[in-house]
Amino acid sequence: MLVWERPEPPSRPTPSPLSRERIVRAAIDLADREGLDAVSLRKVAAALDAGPMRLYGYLSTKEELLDLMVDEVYGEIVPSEPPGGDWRAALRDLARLTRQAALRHEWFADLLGGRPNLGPNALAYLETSLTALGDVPVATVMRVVGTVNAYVMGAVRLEITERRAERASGLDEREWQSTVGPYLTRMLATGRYPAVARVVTGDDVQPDFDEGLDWVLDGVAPRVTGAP
Amino acid sequence: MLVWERPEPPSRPTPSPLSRERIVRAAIDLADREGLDAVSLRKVAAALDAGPMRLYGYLSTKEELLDLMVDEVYGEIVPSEPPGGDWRAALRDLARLTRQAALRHEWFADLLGGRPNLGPNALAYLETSLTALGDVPVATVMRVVGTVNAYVMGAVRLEITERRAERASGLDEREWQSTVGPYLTRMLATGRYPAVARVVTGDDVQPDFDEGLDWVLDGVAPRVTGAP
DNA sequence: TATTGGCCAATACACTGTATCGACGATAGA
DNA sequence: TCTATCGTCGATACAGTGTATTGGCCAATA
Repeated sequence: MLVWERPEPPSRPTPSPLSRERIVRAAIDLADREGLDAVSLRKVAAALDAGPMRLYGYLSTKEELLDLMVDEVYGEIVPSEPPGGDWRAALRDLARLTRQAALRHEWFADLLGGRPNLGPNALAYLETSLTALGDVPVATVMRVVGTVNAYVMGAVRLEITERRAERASGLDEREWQSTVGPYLTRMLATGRYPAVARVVTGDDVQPDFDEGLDWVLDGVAPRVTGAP
Repeated sequence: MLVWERPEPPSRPTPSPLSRERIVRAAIDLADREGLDAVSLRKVAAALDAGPMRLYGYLSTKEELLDLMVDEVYGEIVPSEPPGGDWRAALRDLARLTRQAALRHEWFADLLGGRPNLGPNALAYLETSLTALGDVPVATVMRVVGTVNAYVMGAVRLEITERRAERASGLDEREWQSTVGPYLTRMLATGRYPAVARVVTGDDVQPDFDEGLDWVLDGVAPRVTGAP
C-alpha cells in the first residue's frame, strides 16, 4: 500500500509514568468508590491509562496488589509519633484509629487479617502496639496484643457488615420490607428464638465499639500491670 | 436422515434428584478439600452430575450458596441441648465449638461475619448465646455477646490465617527460606522494629485462643454478674 | 391423541487473572 | 548518521467465572 493512503501509526499517548504508589492509590480509590469487587487489574490499569499487562512490571499477582493496599491503610493508622500516655490509652487510640480507617475504607475490613501482613506499615503498627506495653514479659505482650487485635478485627468486621446491610436495606426499602422483614418476624413468631425476639423487638441496641474495647482492656489489664 | 442411520437420542443419565441439602453438602466438601476459591457453581453442579444452570432452581445467586454453607456450619456448632453450667462456661463452650468448626472448615473463617447471618442455625446460635446470660438487661446482653463474638471471630480468623501461612511455608520451605525469611531478617535488621524483633527472635509464642477468651470473659464478667 | 407447561441443559455474554508474543521506542555501537 | 540490540508495553489468547436467554424434551392435561 502506498504511503499516501497508508495511515500514520496511531500517535501513542505518552505513557504516563507509573509507580507502585500510583497503582495502589488508583486501586484504593476504585475500592473506596465502587467496592472491592470492582477492583480488577483491567480497571486499575485503565484508570492509569495503561494496559492491564503493564501492571505486571510492578506486581506479579493481584493478591500482591491487595497486600499493598492493606499496607497503605496501615500507613494511615500508625501514628507519626509514638503515643504518650499509659499502655491502655495507647492501645485504645490505636484500636480507634483502626476502626476509623475501616470506616473510610470499608474493604479494609474484608481484607484485615485474611493474609499475613508483613509490609513496613503493618510492622510499624505491630511495633507500636508492642512498645505500648513497655517491659512486660514477651510471651505476655504477644498474647495481650493478639487478644486486643482479635477483638478489634472482629468488631470492625461486624460493624462494617452491619453498616452495609443497613445501607442496602435503606436503598431499596421496598425489597427489605417485602422479604427480610417478614421473614424475620415469621422466624421469631415460631417461638424457637425467644431471647432473640426479646432483643430484636427492644430498642435497637448496637454493640458499642468503645465499650467492648474497654471491657477487653479490663480483661487483659491484670496481665499487663502484673496484678494477680 | 433415515431412522436406521439416525442415532438414538443419548440416553440421558437419570437426573439425580437434587436438593438444597445435597448442593450445600457438595459445596462444603469441595471447599474443605480444595479451598473456597475452588467453589464455583460449575464445579458444584458437576459434582452432582448436573449442569450449572440447574442450581438456579435452588438458589438465585452464588452468594446465597455461601450463606447456606455458613448456616450449615452454624448447625454443627450449636449444641443440641441447651448448655448447663453458668454463663461463663456456656459462652466459653460455644466459642470453642466455633473455633473447632473453623478448624474443620477453614473457609468458614473467611466467611464468618462477612455477611448478615439470618439462617435458622445462625439464629439458634445467637439464641443460645443470649439465653446463656440469663436475666440481664437486654442492652447489656447484646453488647456482652457482641464483644465476645467479636473476639472469637477475630481470633479464629487470625489463627486460620497463621495456620495457612505455616502450611504454605512448610510445603515449599525452599521458597520461604529464600524470600520471606531473608526479607524479615532484613527488615528487623533496620532497627526500626526493635520490639517486633524481640518478639520474633524469642521462643515462638502463639496467642492462645483459650487464654485470650478467658481474659475477654474476665472483662465482661462485671456487666453480667452486676458487680460495680 | 394432541397440546400445553415446566424443567433442564446448551449456548451466549461480559468479565476475570494471567501467559505469550510481536512490535515499537529508545539506547548503544560503528 | 545509520544500524543493531534490547527492554518494555500492549494486543492477543486462554481458561475460567457468574448468570441471562433460548430451545427442546418430557410428562401431565384436555
